[in-house]
Amino acid sequence: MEYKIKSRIWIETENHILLGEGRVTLLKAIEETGSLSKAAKSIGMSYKKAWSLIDAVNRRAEKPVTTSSIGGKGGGGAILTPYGKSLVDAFETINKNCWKFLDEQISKISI
Amino acid sequence: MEYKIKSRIWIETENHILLGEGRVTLLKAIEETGSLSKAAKSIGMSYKKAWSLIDAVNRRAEKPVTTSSIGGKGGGGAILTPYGKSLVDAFETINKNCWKFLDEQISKISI
DNA sequence: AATCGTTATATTTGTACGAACATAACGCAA
DNA sequence: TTGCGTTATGTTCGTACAAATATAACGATT
Repeated sequence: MEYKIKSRIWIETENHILLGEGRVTLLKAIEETGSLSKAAKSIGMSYKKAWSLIDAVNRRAEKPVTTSSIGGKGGGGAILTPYGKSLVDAFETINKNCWKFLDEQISKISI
Repeated sequence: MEYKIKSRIWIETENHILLGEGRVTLLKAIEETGSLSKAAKSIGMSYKKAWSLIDAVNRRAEKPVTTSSIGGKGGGGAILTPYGKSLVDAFETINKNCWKFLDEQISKISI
């Protein structure tokens, strides 16, 4: 019985995905780097894909999840809003709880 | 707060997927129809894809999940083994429990 | 005004995956 | 022995999605 159980969770609104694992790791990278391009590079994602993901998240969310500025000192940047942080936190706690729950389930049922 | 949380689970063995939602619906269709080609058609899947999925499942599982016969009355067929049934049952109960758990989680945390 | 690093966006190129098609083998039934 | 419906497998073709490339706009700093 070396069977393992895995899961992925995501948050939807109006039948469209708002937040999944990939978007969350991107948002966390933005928080750490203060820049969308640096965040994308740090997680091995193309800038274009990162930008379109963030664009989709901000369109779907009730409030902005990131804010960005163009030009100026350092060329500009992007930061995670407090609302974005709360979303990321909620996602991660629920995700960890889900993993723990599933481990309990698989140990309960023997196959 | 019209945010919904969704999930997909799957069973792995040795870092390879053994069973996910698609494979489980295919296995259930085999149980109902007694034939791989009929099962594939009933769920709108090509025979080749269905066959390769079932092949992968049987290679990875500890014991055979389906058995098949070629030729004879009706041309042959495929059936779900008792072990296959137990795997399907385990997957579905854990999956339902996971959904319920996540609904509780999202109602607990307000975002 | 020239430079720099960034956001923002369009366009082209590549590729992985499924769809579609083709065919062999099999064993019962007529 | 011919036909049938199935399992089993290979091969070709499309297409959606990611990767790569290109370019404009922006604003502080020098």
